[in-house]
Amino acid sequence: MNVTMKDIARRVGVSVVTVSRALNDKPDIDANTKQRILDTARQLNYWPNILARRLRAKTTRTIGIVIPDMRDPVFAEILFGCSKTARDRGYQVIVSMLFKRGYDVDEELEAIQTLIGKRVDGLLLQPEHEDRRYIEALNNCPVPYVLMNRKPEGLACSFVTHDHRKGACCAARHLLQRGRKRLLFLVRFPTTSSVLARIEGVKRAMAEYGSRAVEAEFEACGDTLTEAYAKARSILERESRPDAILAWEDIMALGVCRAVLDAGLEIPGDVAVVGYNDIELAAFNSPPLTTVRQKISEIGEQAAGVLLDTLEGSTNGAERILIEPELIVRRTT
Amino acid sequence: MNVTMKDIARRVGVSVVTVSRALNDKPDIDANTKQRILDTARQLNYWPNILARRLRAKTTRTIGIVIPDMRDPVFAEILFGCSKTARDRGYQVIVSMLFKRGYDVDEELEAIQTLIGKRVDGLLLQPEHEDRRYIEALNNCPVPYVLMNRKPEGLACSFVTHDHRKGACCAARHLLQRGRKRLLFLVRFPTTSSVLARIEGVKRAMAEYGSRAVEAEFEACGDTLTEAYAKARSILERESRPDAILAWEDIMALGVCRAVLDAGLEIPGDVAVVGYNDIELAAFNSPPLTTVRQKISEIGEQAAGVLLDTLEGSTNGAERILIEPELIVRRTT
DNA sequence: CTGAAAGCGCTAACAA
DNA sequence: TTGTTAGCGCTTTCAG
Repeated sequence: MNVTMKDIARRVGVSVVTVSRALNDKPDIDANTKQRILDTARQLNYWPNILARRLRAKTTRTIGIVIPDMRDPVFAEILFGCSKTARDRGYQVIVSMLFKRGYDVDEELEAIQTLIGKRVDGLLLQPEHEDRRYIEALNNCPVPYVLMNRKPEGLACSFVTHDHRKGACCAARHLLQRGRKRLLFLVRFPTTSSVLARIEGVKRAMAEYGSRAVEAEFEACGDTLTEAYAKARSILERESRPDAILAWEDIMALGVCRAVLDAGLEIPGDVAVVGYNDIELAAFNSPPLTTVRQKISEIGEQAAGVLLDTLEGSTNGAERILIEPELIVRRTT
Repeated sequence: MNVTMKDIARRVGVSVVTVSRALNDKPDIDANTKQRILDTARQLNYWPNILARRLRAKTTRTIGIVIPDMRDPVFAEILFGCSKTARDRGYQVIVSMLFKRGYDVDEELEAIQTLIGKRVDGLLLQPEHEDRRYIEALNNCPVPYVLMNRKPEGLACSFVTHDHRKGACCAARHLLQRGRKRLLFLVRFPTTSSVLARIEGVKRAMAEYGSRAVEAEFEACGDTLTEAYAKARSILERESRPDAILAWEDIMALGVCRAVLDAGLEIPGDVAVVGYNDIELAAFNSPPLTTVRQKISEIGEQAAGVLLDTLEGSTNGAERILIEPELIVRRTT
């Protein structure tokens, strides 16, 4: 059914090895036979079997990527960044997407296992889980790996992530400097190390101001516009409402803004709003959204860079890279 | 370096075949030996080599997917839909992303070639190109394939796409019914069969109204908020401006809305605006956006369904599925 | 219940 | 310049 080198060899009247040499542009082959082989290959519509080739080779020049749900723009951007870098440096990528978002450690472990089974040279992971089982599984992973967008506790591996702690700290400090007293932070669910890092960042800013004078609350919220809107509406109806709301994500912040306006309140007069990511829409919102910019594609690019450097032996220690946030002050604060 | 079945066999004192039987849950094996094998496998940290396994098998239960740029939400959604369906039906997927968006046929052909080399059982394609070389290459593709989101001229293959023609026609007809006379349609670039289909749809609606009374123009525009905004601003400054603007995409429509407002005009009083896709933000816009809803994930799901049905022999003719649009009338028209 | 032999498609090492 | 031999890790077939 599928045409192989053997078929070409038979047709041309040479051995399989000669065919291999012709197809792979090896030296030591007569220009004439080579041409004949190439011609019949095309004629027969031959496609080399990459599986077989890789089975022989010690290295596959392929890296595996595990990513939760690429419909999330942040993940899509990370994926793009690392895939492109890998490709530019001559590696193929195999992407494994997770479907049961946020709950199934087994799915995540299975994805890793499958990738290893495909004999990837290394792994780029954007974990949704950071519990014991996951860490443990990683500990006897037979190939190098780099974590993206997460900074796990107690795992001495390479990672590249945005500095969530610093970003959230800047945002909170900015609000406090402008006289806000009661902050409310809408964090995403499920909780990951990036969530914890941002919470820590806010707390740090609070500490600088003395925790008696100011206060901060944290509430989990789904990461859609609709959910953020609903949540914000209910928060604003409470007897003592916050005078500043930080959202996990710009899209959520847009929902919050709308909720504030719909409640008959003013931005930033009554309630200040801060987003995160600086998506294109942030600047177009009315009022334009104050937010923290993170260079997402850089996470992927650098992670791929670290992994490939490791594979090529130009680095060996665990690289731990934090990418700097940037506060973009617009008109919601 | 990498532990194989041979290592386990040696350790337990059985043959490789027995190990294979144990690992694959085959019958005809002593429960006791099986357990010992399983234990040592775990102990040795064994990972089956999928490459080798597939090399033997006639089928890989894997499908290949080629998609332009998954940062585009539409593509991400399609990808999600087809990956999930494939997975649910017991197939693995290999995704190949394109980077040089819109221009490089070679990149697209190479992606297909690599996938075939990996011996995927079938292909799901979302082409950016529909020129002769591409069609030709597809014509001697050795595995079944289904096109997603495109409806190519003169290629008798299966495809699943949204009915762009009908969607655009509904939108245009709706505008004409409400008395609009001068439509302007901002289409995406590069041009694909879906672009052509929508243009055709608008023209058809125009024809129904008699082309003397009304007119329609078409202009290409980048698919970002910023580009759409800039384009709309310049359009509105022309001496004879349109009284309705259709955008390729909701995000672009949001930019158009903002441009209209910033120009001191009213929506829909002076200019009506229609988007496409019905993203979450559409309903939250002010004024809420009239748009055409397309069930994007269904494209992926159905495409995967058709392909797998073909692979499993339950269908053989070329399936040609058009997914129905739905006009969502809100307050911009 | 278990093992020996063969082969998937390809390439590296050696020999002619 | 070309071919022979061997083997990557696994599974299928058939014999014990």
